[in-house]
Amino acid sequence: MTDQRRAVYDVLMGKRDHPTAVEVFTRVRDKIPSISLATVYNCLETLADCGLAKTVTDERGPARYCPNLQEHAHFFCEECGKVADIPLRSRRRPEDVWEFPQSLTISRHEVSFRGVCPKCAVSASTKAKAAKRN
Amino acid sequence: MTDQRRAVYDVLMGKRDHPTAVEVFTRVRDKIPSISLATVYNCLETLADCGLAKTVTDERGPARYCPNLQEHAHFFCEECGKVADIPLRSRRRPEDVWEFPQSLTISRHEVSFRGVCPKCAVSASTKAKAAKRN
DNA sequence: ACCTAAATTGGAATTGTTCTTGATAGGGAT
DNA sequence: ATCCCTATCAAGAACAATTCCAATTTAGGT
Repeated sequence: MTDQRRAVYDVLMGKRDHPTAVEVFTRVRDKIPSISLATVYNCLETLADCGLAKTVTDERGPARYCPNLQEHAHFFCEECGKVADIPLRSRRRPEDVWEFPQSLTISRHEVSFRGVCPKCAVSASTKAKAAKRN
Repeated sequence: MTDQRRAVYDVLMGKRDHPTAVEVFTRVRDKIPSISLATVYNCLETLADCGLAKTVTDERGPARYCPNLQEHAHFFCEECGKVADIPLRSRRRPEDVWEFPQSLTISRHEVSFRGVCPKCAVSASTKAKAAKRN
């Protein structure tokens, strides 16, 4: 565990908003101004390998990183881009919903939902009303 | 509907193995040698927008395309890279398993499983036995 | 047949990530 | 404390996938 790795980990834990590697980079530079982007990528990969963080991919966008170790899915707001954790219901498994044929050995899964978050839904309807008035 | 779009669609339907854009490109050139990769990307996007195909993302790898319009998840074999469709159980919904807080409006979801397919599991155990004999 | 908007091409540009090389540092043995 | 060994780091180049751009071609309606 080096200074760089600790700083990256602290950044991830400090503001749990699923930052991209570049966002982590700009935040961690407050602590270690000399750190390089490549090192941030390395540290994030190392943390992911150790199981201290998860890599979250939003379609073709940049990878995001999440320190939530619980089993969970992700919600991506199509308006504001925010990412939220969606917890698994207790005693439920993906196998309850999807039918796995034969003897597939599942090692991990990634579940992503897309839609509009409550905040954006409100501002959208406000905008629609404003447009109607004009 | 142009020749190019039809050719891309035919390729997708012809061999339903979740090809990447480049794989579609090489296949479709048998029919239209002058087609460009940019056009293949355009056509695939158009088909996806029309709901005739789905875009499948395997982490950071190239996007893959799937003409299966049923609701389904995907399984990626970590050994051979093959992609398989995983059907939804009847009358089941992702909401049965994940707990959505508040009034999120879900417009779509993408579910990916990773692991080892039966074929690779067999060849792995064969290899292990062979190693043991030596 | 003509016209217009849309589609196609080929190449350049962009984005996000990984690789390479040389410098640096930490930890154990001496 | 010093030496050595290995792992890590920094900087920038390289890379892969995709998108953008400008110029040409085409499809489909009149």
